[in-house]
Amino acid sequence: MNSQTPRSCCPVACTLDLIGDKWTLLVIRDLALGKSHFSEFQKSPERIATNILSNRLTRLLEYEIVEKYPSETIPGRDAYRLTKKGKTLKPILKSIFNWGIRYIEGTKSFDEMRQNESS
Amino acid sequence: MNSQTPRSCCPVACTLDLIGDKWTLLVIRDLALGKSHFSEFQKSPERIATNILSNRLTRLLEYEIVEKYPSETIPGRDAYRLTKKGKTLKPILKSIFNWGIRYIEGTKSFDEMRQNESS
DNA sequence: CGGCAACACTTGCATTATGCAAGTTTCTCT
DNA sequence: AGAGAAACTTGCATAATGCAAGTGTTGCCG
Repeated sequence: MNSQTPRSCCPVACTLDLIGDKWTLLVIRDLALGKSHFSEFQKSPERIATNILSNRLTRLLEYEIVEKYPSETIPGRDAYRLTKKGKTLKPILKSIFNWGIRYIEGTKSFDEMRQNESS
Repeated sequence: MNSQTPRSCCPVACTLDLIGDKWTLLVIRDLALGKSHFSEFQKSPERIATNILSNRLTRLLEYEIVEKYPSETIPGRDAYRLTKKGKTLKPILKSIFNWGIRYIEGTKSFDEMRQNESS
C-alpha cells in the first residue's frame, strides 16, 4: 500500500502512511470492539473486501499493531487482537469517532464503543 | 474521491470517507499551521501533486472545512483558511501527531505545531 | 476414515485514485 | 503590451481498491 520510505519526518505524514486510508482504522475499530476473527471483520456494515482485509491484517501484524493468538472459542484456529502498541491508537479512533458524531449527520454511536479502556 | 453514499452510519467510517486518505489531513495540517496559498501547500516536504492538491481543496470547500478569502499579502488573490468547522478537526490532527511522535522513530515536531488554539 | 461445510484466505480482472510532467489560464507588475 | 509567477488543468502511467470466483485448511458428522 504505502512505500517503505517516509514522505517526510512529519509525525502526521508518517502516521498517515500507516493508517491513512479508508480501511485500516475500521479494522482497528473492530478490533477495539473485541472482534477477533476474519469473518467478524467481514460482517461489519462497510463490507470490506477479503483481499483488502487480508492485506491490512498482514500490514498491521508487520507493524506490531495487531497480533495473532490461538482462538479460545474455536480450538486450533488463530484469532487477531490489538497489541499494547495497537491499543495506543484508541485516542485517534476516539477523536475521529467524536468528530463524526458531532459533525456528520446520520452517524450513530454503537453501544460497544463506550470506552472499555480495560481491554 | 469517495462516493456520496456513506458506507455505513458509523461515525468513524463516515469521517474516514472525508479525511481518510494520504493527503487531506496534510492539507489541513498546513492550514492549521497558517499556510494559505496554493504554492505554500505545494512546498511542504511531502510534495503533494498539484492535481491532488486542487482536488482536495475543492472537496474541503464543498464540505465547508475550508473557505476562500481575499489574500491580505497579495491583493486581488484568493487564499484558503480553515472554517470554524475545519478548526474542529484539530483534535484529530493532534492525536495523530502525538501518536507519530511517540511511536514512529525519526519523526520530528515542528515549532509551528505547538497549539495555537487562538487561530 | 471420507465427505461436506464453514472459515480464511488468494487470485484475476475491472474500476478508481494517485503520481508525474507538461500545458493553460489568470493575475501582477513594469 | 509583455514577462513572470501563481494557480490550476490535462494526459497518461502506475498503484490501490472493489468485486467475484477459486483454493486450501480445519471441524464435525456419519
